Amino acid sequence: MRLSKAFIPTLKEVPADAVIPSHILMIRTGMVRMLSAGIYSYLPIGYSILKKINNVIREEMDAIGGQEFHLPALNPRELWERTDRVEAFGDTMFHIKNRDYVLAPTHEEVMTFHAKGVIKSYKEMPQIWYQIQTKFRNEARPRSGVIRGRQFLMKDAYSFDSSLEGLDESYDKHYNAYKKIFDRCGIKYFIVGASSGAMGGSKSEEFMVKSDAGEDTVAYCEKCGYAANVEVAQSDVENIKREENSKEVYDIHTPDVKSIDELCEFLSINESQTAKSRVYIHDEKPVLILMSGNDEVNETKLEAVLGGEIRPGHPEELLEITGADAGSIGPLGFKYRILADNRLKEANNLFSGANKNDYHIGGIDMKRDVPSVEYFDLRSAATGEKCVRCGNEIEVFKAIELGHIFKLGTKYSTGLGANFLDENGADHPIIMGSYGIGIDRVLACYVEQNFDEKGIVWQGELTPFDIHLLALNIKKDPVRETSESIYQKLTDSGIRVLFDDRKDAQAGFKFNDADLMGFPIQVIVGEKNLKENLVEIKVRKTGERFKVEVENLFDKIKELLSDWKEKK
RNA sequence: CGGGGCGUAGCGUAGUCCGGUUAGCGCGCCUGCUUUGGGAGCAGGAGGUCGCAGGUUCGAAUCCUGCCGCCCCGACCA
Repeated sequence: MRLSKAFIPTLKEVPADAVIPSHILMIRTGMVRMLSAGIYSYLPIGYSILKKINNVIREEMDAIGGQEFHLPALNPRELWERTDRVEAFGDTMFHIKNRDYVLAPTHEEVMTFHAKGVIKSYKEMPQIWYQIQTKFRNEARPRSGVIRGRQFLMKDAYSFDSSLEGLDESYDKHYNAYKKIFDRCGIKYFIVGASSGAMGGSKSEEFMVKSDAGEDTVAYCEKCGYAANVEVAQSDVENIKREENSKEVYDIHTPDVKSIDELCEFLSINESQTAKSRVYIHDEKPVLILMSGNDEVNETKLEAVLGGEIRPGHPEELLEITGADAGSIGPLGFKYRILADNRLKEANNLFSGANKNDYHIGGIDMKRDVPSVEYFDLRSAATGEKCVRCGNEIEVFKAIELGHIFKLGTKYSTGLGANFLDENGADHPIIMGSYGIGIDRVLACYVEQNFDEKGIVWQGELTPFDIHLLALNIKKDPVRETSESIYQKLTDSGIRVLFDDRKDAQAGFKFNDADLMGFPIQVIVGEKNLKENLVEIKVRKTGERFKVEVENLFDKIKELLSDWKEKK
């Protein structure tokens, strides 16, 4: 491909709207342009990478017996009403105004519709059906470029089985295929067990990528692979140790002391000697939550314990309930249910609020003074704590969901009446799984993981070009002739070359564009080196440069490219 | 949907508080000459419904009202 003829509009300046690295770089390298919030056009270079991702996915899906479909995005609303998902999706689903159609945000309904009446016998299963197609979701707030859009590309697959064992097999096939897909795309990911939410069903796992642009927060152990959404993640933290002698409780005047940090400073004590109080309202009744020191209450865990929705108490409510403002609230004299985090089980000689403004209480013994307390795991795991599985340090960070696999069960087959006959001629709903990959996110995540201050660093299977050939001053005959013949030879032997043959671009301009686009090997043809019969090679990732004689260039490049293939 | 910010040429922006030249600058673009190993120099040039609509005023990018769009934080998210 000749850059003088290719439409790859690179930008020197950063567009004001883009904030995260992948978004900035995808715009600057001419991969995408925004049409409207959360709606992006792919330009040729971006689309060529999407096609590579799709090919990887197709190969791995076909390898597990997947059969590719192409379903309509325009769906009759009535179909979605049969599974109650018009209501479930609510405003997230786009509705067509002048006919009773919706734009499909996913395709369980349509796939099940086609399975019904076609798959009639247990003998016809398992089936794995998939497609790569545009999805529409009316996101309230699209963000992070292509990562959360109103229109996006998704590979969605559905499995149909006659038994739970069959579903397990189909699920495992996808699990392994997904690992191969993301490995081949050169993406570093990890797998998190997840709650299956509105999809219904029994088991699901998410394929996640660490990124500040992510929308989920997860705890992860590098050593053993333990990974969990922070909403449910556990960590091994030492319980507060019991001191030998329990003191009597006593009031302390603590003017203007609100936070645990202020309390520790005021009394010159350690955080571990304090208990923080939070009041939540559950089922219209107050509940006091006691946490050690600055540990944060994990509201998801708390909701699981209490069963039902909770909300933090308003300031006025707190005063009414406890007689004090937040910052002076504590367990002693609290008239309602009290829960405490497991870490406080044995604790004594604790400091906590006195339920009287500007006062705290010392010498609290959980066993003696708070007898009605119930203990649960209520804290959020944090970076640096010990992994519950292997004891190594865990890390808590944000992550992007790249793929999600579900054991659906029979929700959709029951809803749409997709049944089959078993060996005994008895009727059963088909047992389903569903499996998705966000294609745009694969691209964005690759970029998020592979860039430096100069631009993107391409390597591996998604790389659009192997060689970026730069003819520095192409108006000079030797430069033109040599670079043209190098281009011919490399291209003829199947190597993918982007040839910067622009006549009026300065050397620096070409260097910076090459670093920005970041293809693995740059071959630099310049007048000075040519006088000594040399051209320069620069390895984008390492910045390493060396000169080779023109005649040896081809072999050297072959060598570099095959080295990388072996390393993979 | 709640909070905050923004909207001026293809991109990045100044000017807006305090109304008053022909709306300024950088990049990019066009023409010519020079230059050519890290985003060139000189000369000339094109390009603007100042987001949209209404209002106030002798006069509006600037003030007022309404609407639209975009970004960030939060809520939501199969």
